[in-house]
Amino acid sequence: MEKNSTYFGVKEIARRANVSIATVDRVIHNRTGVSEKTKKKINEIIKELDYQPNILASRLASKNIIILAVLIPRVSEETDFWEVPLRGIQRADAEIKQYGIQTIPYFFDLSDKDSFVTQARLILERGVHGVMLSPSFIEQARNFTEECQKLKIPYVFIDSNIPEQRSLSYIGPHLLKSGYVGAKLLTYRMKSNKKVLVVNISKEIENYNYLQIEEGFRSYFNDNQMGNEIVRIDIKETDYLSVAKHMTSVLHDHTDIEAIFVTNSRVFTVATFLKNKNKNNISLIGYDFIKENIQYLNEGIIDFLICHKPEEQAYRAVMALYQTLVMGGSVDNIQYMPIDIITKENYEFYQN
Amino acid sequence: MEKNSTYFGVKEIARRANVSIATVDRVIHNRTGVSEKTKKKINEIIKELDYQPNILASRLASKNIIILAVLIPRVSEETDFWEVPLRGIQRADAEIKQYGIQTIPYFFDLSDKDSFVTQARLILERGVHGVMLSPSFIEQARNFTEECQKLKIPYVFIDSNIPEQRSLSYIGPHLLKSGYVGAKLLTYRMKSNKKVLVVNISKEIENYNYLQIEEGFRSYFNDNQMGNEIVRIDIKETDYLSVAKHMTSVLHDHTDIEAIFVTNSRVFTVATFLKNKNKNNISLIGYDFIKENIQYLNEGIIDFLICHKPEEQAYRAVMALYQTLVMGGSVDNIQYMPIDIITKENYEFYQN
DNA sequence: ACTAATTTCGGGTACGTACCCGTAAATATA
DNA sequence: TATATTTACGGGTACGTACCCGAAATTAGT
Repeated sequence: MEKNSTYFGVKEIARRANVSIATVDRVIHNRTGVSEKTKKKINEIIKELDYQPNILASRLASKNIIILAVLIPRVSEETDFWEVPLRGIQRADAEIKQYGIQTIPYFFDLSDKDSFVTQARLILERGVHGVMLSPSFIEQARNFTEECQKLKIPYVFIDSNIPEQRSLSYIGPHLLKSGYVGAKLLTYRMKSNKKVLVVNISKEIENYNYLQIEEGFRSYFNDNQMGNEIVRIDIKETDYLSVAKHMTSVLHDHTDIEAIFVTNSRVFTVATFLKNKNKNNISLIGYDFIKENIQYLNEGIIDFLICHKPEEQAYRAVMALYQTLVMGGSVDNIQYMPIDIITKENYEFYQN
Repeated sequence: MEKNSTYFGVKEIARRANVSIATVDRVIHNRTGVSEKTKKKINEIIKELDYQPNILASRLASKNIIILAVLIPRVSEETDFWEVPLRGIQRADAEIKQYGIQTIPYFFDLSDKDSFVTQARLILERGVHGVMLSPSFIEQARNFTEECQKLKIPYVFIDSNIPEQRSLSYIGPHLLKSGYVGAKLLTYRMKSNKKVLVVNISKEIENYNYLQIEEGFRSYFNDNQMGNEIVRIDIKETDYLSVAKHMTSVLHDHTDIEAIFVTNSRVFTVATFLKNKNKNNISLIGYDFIKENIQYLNEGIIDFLICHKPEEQAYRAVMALYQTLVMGGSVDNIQYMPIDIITKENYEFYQN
């Protein structure tokens, strides 16, 4: 069957306005070389006809390649977590490349602030149409996004937010609520009101994410007037030996800890420790659907994983830029990701 | 920046084969009117250049509107569950309509097999390029999909599968595993080895879905050698009074039931009953993220909801047909949906 | 050998937009 | 008033494909 015969495009607007399609094109794209009178007339007709541009024709005709920069941590031997958002970026790229959009990744080292600054500068020098970034270093990310603001380059945050920056969107978890959920999950496994241990394993100590998650975790205990004492340790060296040393020490000092909550994806190093020490009576909860964690989940060492769909975050972030730059569509300023609960029984169908 | 200068399209193939673009077009689309010799030569060049059609140009040029039929239950006063997949269909339609694809819904009455048969016949009479359907009536669905097979119309199942039919894809839950997860969740709430009640609420008794879910539920108890007795009731009238009557009777006969598992989205009627009778000591688990269930989850009457993203199922089903009919891409034959665990703490971010 | 029918193939247009180059009209300057 | 410059606008092509209509070549029948 034939196409919709009530579609009105540039030609019809030109016909009704008694101008050429080139003139209409200039108005649509806010180019110069049109008198105010003519512009007004064309805009009225655009509104009246509710003109919807044909994106196929538009992108086919356009010689302009749209560049999106992606600024995320490099996959390292510490954790392969960032492989997952990279897959989301690749999936989005496969979908939108046909529209003449190119996504270029810029990787920084999570333990090197300067690498973030360097990559950010490369992006600004290159000149891009949009940016998606994980603001792992808040101060440096703020500086960079202020620069983007000046250049009118839209940017999207994933993984964590900087609320006071005027991003196009934040696509990531509500970290407080995530910690809250972690606490609730712990209650399913606890049999008494013994101590609970919160573990932060990160070289970056005052990390915004972990602080938020822990705050949410603690507020659950407060809200529900639970008498458990919450012990907290920060482990600045992320290698196994260091984690084992700290864990041995804290479990020696607090023999009545019956549950452990790790605030990030490094829960697998604590799992390794508990397995090595045959501590089967301690419940363990942590974050992220990466293969080390899945293995311990399956073995029953980790009871729950909490996941925020990092692949989907990155995919949606790229698509949000596409939506605003190509489709001219609006985008929600905050898209909180679901707080997914993964167990031994349901993990095999989980999709990041 | 300029477009990729190494792209080879129909024109270059025509140039190299010493034929016109019309001849190349006939080969690409397997139309008649090309000699075998010429066809062979063109296909060799297509292979050599690894020709990737430009979908923008292709769909812009094509006058052919692709019709996708969607055959799902009508939203009824019994349950508004099917509003959710409808949103997924609408979301997919918004994305692909610009490619000249039209999705047309055909609704049937879940309590009337003949309405399914009628709508199926309308689809066949109309002539369509692809079908997405919920095979709620297995025999009738089988007859319909065999007809589609004969006419080489690809079809995709959502919500449940008919494995022996050669569908393009099944996009839905692994029902056995879903029941299994339900059983495990129940163990988080149970304090003893008392009785467990499984409730089926449906006019359609031998429903494939419920049977599979219950089988999975029971197999968890078997696998873990749990001594709980499992009581089962089928409630054929779905109105509240009927459910209340059955529940009153079964709880009277088995005063030591401490947990209830409802195999579909009608868990809210059991929740209403428990609330009305002030039975706070009984744990309750059921299915689907619909507003009645969310309300009881928030009140703590329902402990967990298990959800299979029905909106996403429908969205992916339509996109699978698009992928195969327009993009010529391959599609996984089975895409199991995640088995999502929803609690009072994480429900507010859940996305169907 | 001639005519009719069929097959193979090509020319050209359409799809809807982006945008380059050129022209006419308006404005500024000498 | 004449000339130079600037502004407003239009003609036409490109993007890459789908496909309609017509011509030439081939094949079949008398």
